[in-house]
Amino acid sequence: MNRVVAVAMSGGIDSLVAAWLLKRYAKQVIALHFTTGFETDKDTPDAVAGLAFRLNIPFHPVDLSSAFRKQVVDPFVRTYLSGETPNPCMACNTAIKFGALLTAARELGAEALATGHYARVRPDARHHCHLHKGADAAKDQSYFLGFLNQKILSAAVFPLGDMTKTEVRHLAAQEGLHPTHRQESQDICFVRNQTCAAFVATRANVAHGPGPILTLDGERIGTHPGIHGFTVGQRRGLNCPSSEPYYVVRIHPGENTLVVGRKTDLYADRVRVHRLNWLVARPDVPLRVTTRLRYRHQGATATVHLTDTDVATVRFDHPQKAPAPGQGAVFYQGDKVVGAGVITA
RNA sequence: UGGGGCGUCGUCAAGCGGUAAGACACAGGAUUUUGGUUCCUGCAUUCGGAGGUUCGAAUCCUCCCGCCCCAG
Repeated sequence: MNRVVAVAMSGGIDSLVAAWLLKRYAKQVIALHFTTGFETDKDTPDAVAGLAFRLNIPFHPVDLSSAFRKQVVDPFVRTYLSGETPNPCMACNTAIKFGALLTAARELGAEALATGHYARVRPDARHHCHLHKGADAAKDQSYFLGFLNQKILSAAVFPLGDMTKTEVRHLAAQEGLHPTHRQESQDICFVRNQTCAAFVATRANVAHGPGPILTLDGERIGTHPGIHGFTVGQRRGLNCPSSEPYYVVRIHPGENTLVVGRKTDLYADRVRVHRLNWLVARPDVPLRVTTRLRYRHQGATATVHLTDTDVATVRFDHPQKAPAPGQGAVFYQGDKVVGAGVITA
């Protein structure tokens, strides 16, 4: 690879190993570390700078707090308040990492941006770039990249795509690569030590208070503390004792109401999606795909029927449990990501 | 206060003289580069209260308290 490549370094083991690997085949490597304004550990930039120094690559901190707040955090709060369930990691990948950060990388002279994602980019005969699952099935993160496009992918590099997590750990140990002691994985990075609901509540302009919990028959069986603390398919927190557990089936923000049902009420044979994104040519006929409805969903065979420019109905071969509005539905054909949309109902 | 019934964990509920099941809820943990799901663990030294019978009572007896139903 004869390109100048910037690498997004968080301080974690994955991006550290990615940077190390990149040094072996890129023309030149530049380390970038972006901050969101929600960091717990304010020393991280310096620590990451230290890692870059040891790798002997130039380091640039990038403050993306404004963009992060506007494009990730605020939409996250808004989505919860509207009764849907956001996926901030997907928003971050498109708007921040392969958005603002990629722009910053280019301004520094880089032609591509590398990250520690477990995913692969492969060009076809016409040099169009395609997104594929990472080699490590247990770690594959292509789902989170479903809203990227071919143009962006042509500037994306995933050095860990062919590796397993175990291999990454071994390599790090072997080469003496020590990440800044941060935990392997947290929950949502900006929520930190509070619950999601608490985070949303403190950042919400309009407070959502308690409201009724109704069964599918319309019977009121309880009171919820605020719809932003719930998502379709959720069981915990309802506080409605019964012979068997209740799950959230629907959320009505207008009425500030939660509708609950039994586990069997969670299954849907189709789902509607909007904000469609295609990583291949937009199909003009119903498309057979395997759809992931959430990260770590094994995928369900389905047919995508386009109903409008960026709207479609996804019909599953077999009913799927608890598709949640706001979550991404990512379409695969084999290992290749062909498209994605946001679940609406 | 005539007659009948019932009071066991936050909720529902087993138990019927042999030393308190279970489900739901809740809490904590595990898993997880989103939320949710899932999994694991914990959760009544005590059975409305007070006495009594018994080697032994939530289980039998007495009284009291509370609730429900039928009569009035």
